[in-house]
Amino acid sequence: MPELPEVETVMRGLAAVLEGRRIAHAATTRPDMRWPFPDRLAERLSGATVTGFRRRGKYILARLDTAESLLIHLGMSGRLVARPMNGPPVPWMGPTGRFSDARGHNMPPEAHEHLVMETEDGTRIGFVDPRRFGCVDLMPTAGEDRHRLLAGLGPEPLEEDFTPEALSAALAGKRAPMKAALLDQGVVAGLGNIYVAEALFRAGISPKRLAHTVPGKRAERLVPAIKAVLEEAIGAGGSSLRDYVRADGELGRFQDRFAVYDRDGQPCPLCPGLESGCTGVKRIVQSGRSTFWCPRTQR
DNA sequence: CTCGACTCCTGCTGGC
DNA sequence: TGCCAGCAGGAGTCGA
Repeated sequence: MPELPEVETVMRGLAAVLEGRRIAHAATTRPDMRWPFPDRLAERLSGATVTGFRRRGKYILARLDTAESLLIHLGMSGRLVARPMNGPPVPWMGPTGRFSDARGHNMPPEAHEHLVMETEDGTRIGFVDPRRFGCVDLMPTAGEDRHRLLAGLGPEPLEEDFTPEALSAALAGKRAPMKAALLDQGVVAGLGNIYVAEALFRAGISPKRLAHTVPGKRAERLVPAIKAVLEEAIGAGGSSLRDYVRADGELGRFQDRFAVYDRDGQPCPLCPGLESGCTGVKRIVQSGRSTFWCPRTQR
């Protein structure tokens, strides 16, 4: 599910309830998600104070005062759910919300809630992930970027060093279609199926175009398109389709502004309309995943 | 090396 | 109404 804008939004919500707070109690409800949890995960989190947050691609990093960092990836269906442990129910808790007792214990997890953290000041944070494609790890803060899951990531698309020249260099010689190239987290970190489609549309580049033909002029259109769509989506709180909700329970709104994603058969915003002979947005399958694009404006 | 197919897992939707 | 195939925002691994 979540791509860079959703992960950024989740991280900000998490920071609001966790930064500067001490984790009084943590617990797991199973031994693994995508991979086994790190040894003694709950014990290593319990008692730690969260000192800061960072996002790298689609990964959230929470720094702890124990010199370790907590790594979180939401996979396809992961959610982080924050709610007060005591006090009156609030609307965004959802129908499955349960309160803990004053000590934060004896609180049944909701379905697929694999990791629970409770802060000293009374917030319960649950990592819920039905499909379990997400993961959690702990690592020394000093070596964050050398972690096996982070070491191969490409540039951050919203940083200054993500330039047309940098993207051109990463695409040079690649025979893969652009759709696949931009999904490759080693080319640029954080794009997924939605924002690849939206960025290629904005740049007027076909998802079928081979990557090695993009360096140069097309890369000069594509880089600003990627930055713009990601910034707009972050500003809208991300896209809420199925599982994704912000940590505060609000829905993202960017799904209302998709130009092509999940709009098969509808006229694209640049075309005059289906009745004028325009083909409209097409859905094709590339490497097993849906691609949405406008064959008239994307070349 | 690079690329595409396959795989992990659960839940929802749409067509019959 | 009920059932089931197909599809879903990710990405590591494997074989060609």
